[in-house]
Amino acid sequence: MEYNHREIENRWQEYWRSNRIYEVKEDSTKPKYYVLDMFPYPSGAGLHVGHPLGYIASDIYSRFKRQQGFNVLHPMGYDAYGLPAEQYAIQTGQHPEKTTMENIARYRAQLDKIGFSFDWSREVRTCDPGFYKWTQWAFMQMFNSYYDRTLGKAMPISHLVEHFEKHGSEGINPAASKDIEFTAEEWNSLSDDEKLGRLMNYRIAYQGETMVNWCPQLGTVLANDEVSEGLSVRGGYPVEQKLMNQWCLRVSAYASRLLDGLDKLDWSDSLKETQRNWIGRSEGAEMKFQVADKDIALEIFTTRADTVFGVTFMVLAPESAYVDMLTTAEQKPAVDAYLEEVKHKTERERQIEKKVSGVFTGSYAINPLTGEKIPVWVSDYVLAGYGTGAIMAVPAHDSRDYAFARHFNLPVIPLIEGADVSEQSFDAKEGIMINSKGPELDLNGLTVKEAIAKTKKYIEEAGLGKVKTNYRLRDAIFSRQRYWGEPFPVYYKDGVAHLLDESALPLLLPEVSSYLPTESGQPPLARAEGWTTAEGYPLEVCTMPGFAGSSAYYLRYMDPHNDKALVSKEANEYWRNVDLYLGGAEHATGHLIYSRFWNKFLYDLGYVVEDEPFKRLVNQGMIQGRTSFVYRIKGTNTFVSHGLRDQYDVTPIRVDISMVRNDQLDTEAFRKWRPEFADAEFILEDGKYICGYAVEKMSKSMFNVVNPDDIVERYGADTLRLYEMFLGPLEQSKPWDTNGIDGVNRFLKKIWGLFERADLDSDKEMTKEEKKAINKLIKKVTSDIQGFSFNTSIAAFMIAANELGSLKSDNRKVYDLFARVLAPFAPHIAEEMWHRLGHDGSVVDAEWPAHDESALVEDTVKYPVSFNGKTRYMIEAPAAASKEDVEALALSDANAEKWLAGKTPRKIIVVPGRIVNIVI
RNA sequence: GCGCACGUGGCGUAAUUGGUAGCCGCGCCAGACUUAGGAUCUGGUGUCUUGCGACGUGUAGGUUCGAGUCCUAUCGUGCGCACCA
Repeated sequence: MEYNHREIENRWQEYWRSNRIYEVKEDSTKPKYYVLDMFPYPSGAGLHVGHPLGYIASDIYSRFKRQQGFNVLHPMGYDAYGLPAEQYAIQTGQHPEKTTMENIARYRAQLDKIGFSFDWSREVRTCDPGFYKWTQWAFMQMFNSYYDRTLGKAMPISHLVEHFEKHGSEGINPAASKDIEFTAEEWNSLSDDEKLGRLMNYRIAYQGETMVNWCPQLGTVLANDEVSEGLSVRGGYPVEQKLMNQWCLRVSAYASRLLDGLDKLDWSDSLKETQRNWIGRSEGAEMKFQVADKDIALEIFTTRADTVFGVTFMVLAPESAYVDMLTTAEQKPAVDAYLEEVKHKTERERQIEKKVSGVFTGSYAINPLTGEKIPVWVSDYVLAGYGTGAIMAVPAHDSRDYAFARHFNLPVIPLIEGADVSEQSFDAKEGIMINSKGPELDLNGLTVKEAIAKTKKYIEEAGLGKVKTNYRLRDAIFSRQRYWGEPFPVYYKDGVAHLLDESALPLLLPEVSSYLPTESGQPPLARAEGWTTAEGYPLEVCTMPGFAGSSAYYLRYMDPHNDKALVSKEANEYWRNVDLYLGGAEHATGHLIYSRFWNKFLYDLGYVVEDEPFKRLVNQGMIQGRTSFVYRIKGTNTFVSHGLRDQYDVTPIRVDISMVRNDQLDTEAFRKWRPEFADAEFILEDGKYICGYAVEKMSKSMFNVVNPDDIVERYGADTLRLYEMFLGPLEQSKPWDTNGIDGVNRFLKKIWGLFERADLDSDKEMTKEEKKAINKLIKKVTSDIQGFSFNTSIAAFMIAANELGSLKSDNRKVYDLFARVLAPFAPHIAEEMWHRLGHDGSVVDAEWPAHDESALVEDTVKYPVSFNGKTRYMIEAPAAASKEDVEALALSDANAEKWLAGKTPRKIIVVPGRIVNIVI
């Protein structure tokens, strides 16, 4: 019978479902393995063929691990909160929950057709109250915690309060928004609300006036990773800087642990590098510059302590608190005008313009090493959010300072021997110091490296400053002025934020009359009726951002129905953390930082047992679209084939790829596609209309979306699975091209045909050739799966099928082994084979075979014989032959004389099993 | 500008990790069969050359008996970060 993918696949999918084959339980008798996919946001467009790529790879790996005897946790769920559903709600008035549920149903139907081994009994949805209860709970824990720098971990805020009551701020080192010093008496004399206000400075989830990325079009603030080049990642709208009171997470407190933790992880170098970049550790010094005639010291951060002798001015960020303190009466109008100008520029305008601008404050600072007076300026090239928001400018050795100095005619003092600073600054950290001698410190003649070390030491000893490490990583802004997200378990009493009682969780998302902000610009939740506590205190009207729900979902899968805890101790101790995490690299600086932070926080408080959530991470590449084009001759309704288009003046037009096969246009379908093409004429080449193509993002508007459902319908899920893997290395981005799918489909038909003709009742032994073919396959596939090289294992299957085909193998044992190793890749056909072979139970539990190395050993080995590295002829030697024997064989070959041409070899290299190279 | 990854047939790719470059598949060519298909099967297919053979992994060097693989320079592509002092 022919290979009927529809019948086989429907039948076994139903069997898996009704027998709950993929449900797993904690089982202490088996080693665990946790394979996780990044859960999808269920968009309205449904799945395209790129989405399942990672899921197929992880499914293969899970099935492989399960066959190897591991207890595999392989769950799936939905990241259900998100902007698109809300934008759709604004346009249509339809509740985002309704849209989301419909999309989820569609996703599920599409996923089911592909034959994944997900344990759907553990499904989570971030918008489900049973799930977001724990998101809210985690927020409460963060609110009630601070990060203790001395202990290097999060601690209950009560511990901090106790300390303040006894000793004030002395003797404790909490991560804080601002360093504040106070005594126990001062603390104890504060009112309750004042105390709460001060504690906000230390909480891990805190509320603060911070400069945020405000997106007017989206009506909400965005986190740094949601903004790229001054535009919102979603929608591409301009983003401006705005000072707002927002909830934040003190991610920055974890910067060093997030950085150091990377060393232990089995992630790709590029992804680790991206995270290192984002965290941005830099070691330098914080230094004080006394302001002349004022009782103020300017604090700055620098990594180039060696260049203090070259400081010719100081610069403050416009938002810096120093600006007000240092502006003199006569400079005030100019400074105010400048601040006003800067305020109206968006981040994007600042970046694009890159125009040098600034204003003098009227004050001078004193260089602590030279005693010289230097002017203090304000300019927007200095960032308020990094370091202290003030810098010492060394125009000779920093290109930004250089541009500023040239623009405003400030002096440039070179500090490095041979550095020519007449045209540009010399930024490299190398060379020998000059012009660097003061009354106390002499750096002349030292290398830059030595000078940095010596200066750091000196400023610490002289009390001018201290050695400090700064991070680029900022705290995450955690409020969104949006509807479709988790409500905060927070209410306000006299304007002060308080947590709800834990028993109030989950705090359900209320209904609103409209999803738009209120007339007064309040978020949509302000419209909700009765959005107060029982006592009538108003509840928080912001919601949490998208990353809130995705930060701990992997923990919830371990124990998804527990309503007493995020995850029980027992379940967490068994499953621990994710062994293999698969997803896109686009989450490198968002989700993958946030969830590491979130997990470390829960670890500090003892709620989870592992410090890092994802041990091994593999990024699957993006699948791009392959758009097909036809070429209309301008002013006509005639279309010219790709190869002939240069002879005409043409307009390329995108055509739906469903009408194109192997780049050949179905002209009839094209005529029917659009009324205006009904009477289209074609200029063909070789009787065909050939389309051009371009690689673009896969999207409806490009007419290049390929739906997995269509592939499954036509070729079957097993073919889709194999083909997605066959396309190329998993981690590589590549365009989807359905051309070529026939190859893998042919393989399945072929192996099916061979299997159907096999003698399944016989128990005869395999022949030597059969043994060799099947053991070669097992060996290759086993190592390929471990190395995530799925494309090469598909090739190995095809080779094996070709070999078994030419052997006309009908041996039952061969197909028994074949079905086992095919099972992770093409589970439906493997299941069918497995049952026809007479096995009970599912092929998911078929033991993974070990290969038999002895079957692969050859009697004789072929050696290429090279002369000076060029291969000239082949010899065949017994496998057991010694080097000398092989050498003798090579020289006694009939060809040897010709290539030696009478000369005596100078040297002969024999690599056993590989090559003979004769040097003459 | 900085960081990371990568350049191999007409195309997607492979190469036991320094040892016969081009496995497997698509496409293409030839043939077989046939109820003429978007089917199946067989053989061929890096370039040049009638052939012997020569050349060939972006380019130019280097190390080595031997380089797609290692080193140096250079060009090109993709991704990430980007006024982070």
